[in-house]
Amino acid sequence: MSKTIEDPKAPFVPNYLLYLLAAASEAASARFHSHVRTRGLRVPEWRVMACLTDTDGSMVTELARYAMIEQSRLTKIIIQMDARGLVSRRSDPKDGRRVRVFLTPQGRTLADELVADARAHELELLKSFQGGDGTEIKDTLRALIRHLESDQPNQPEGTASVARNAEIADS
Amino acid sequence: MSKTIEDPKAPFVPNYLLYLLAAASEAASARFHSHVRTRGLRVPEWRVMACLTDTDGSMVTELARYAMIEQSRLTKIIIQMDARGLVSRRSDPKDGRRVRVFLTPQGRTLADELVADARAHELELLKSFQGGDGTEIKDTLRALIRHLESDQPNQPEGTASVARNAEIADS
DNA sequence: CCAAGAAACATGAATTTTCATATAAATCTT
DNA sequence: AAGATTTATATGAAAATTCATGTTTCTTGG
Repeated sequence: MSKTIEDPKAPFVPNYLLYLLAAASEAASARFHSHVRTRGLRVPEWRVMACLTDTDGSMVTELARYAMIEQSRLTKIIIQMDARGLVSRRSDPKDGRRVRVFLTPQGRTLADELVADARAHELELLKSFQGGDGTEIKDTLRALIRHLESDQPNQPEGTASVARNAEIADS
Repeated sequence: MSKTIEDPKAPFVPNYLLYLLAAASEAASARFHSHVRTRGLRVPEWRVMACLTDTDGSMVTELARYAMIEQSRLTKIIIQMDARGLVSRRSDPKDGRRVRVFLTPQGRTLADELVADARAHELELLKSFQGGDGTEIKDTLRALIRHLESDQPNQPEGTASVARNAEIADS
């Protein structure tokens, strides 16, 4: 017992799940992101490239979800990458609203290289971390993501559910 | 056996550890971050407040590490928060280079509220996720962070140093 | 078919972030 | 104790991001 009692002396941040997740993500990515930058890409650009190796030719909105980048931001990033010759944008003949994004040959070469690097980095990391292939931590993370994306009454703005919810104070 | 062979058809991104970590962090934080914004704070400001509830009076550099915010960016955020009356900055009498950051009474009130909300949200999430108190996933994440911050070679710049919960060094 | 609405992207202004470097205050070195 | 170095923070300009909204192209009910 006494397990449910909060220790008033215990620091909040270092034991807070959302912090641990963010910190783990940051820490795990730092090295590889640095590598990505030496290859001349910013992180969001790398994300776009990686996603396109899976789903070349997807439309902007799909890509935005897949790469976790807000749509208008992605549009700007893609325009730059297009100008650099990494991707090409073609409007969908079936639906003129849609813009489909493809890796150029040059883009694919770089993307394939970086994905290979990413795989290698991941293997090393997992081996040195717990000696395995990461099945356990990956399963846990996937379960968490699935849980959050399904049942959590996720709502964009101002809806209650976070503890007692006072009126929307503005400061 | 055959476990080490890569399936050429399998998509890369959805099984990539760094993606799973980022996606889990995003998904887990979305709801609470939205709550934070309804209270008039941006996410980095909330991080600063939360950290200060643990280590009120820490210097900018320490706070930057603790909150995972790059120093010059944090300086600007803190200046804004100072102007809004959420924190106050005082130069350290023992070392004139240092600027120590404190919650104002108003800042503390808000910070305490939000930390309470964060705890409640975390409890709910963990309960609905796996019915426990999150010991397992938290331990895994802490282990990963510790692993990455210790032995991994090639440490990039600007990013967090999290696991170690430094006292306010006075060197 | 037409008007209304929805979906997919693009855009612009305001704000933030980044990156390199400036400034200032301690600490060393000899 | 002067000069050199390091540490801590601030700053400025360029670049990126956000947010709200505009434009264009489908979709759909009547």
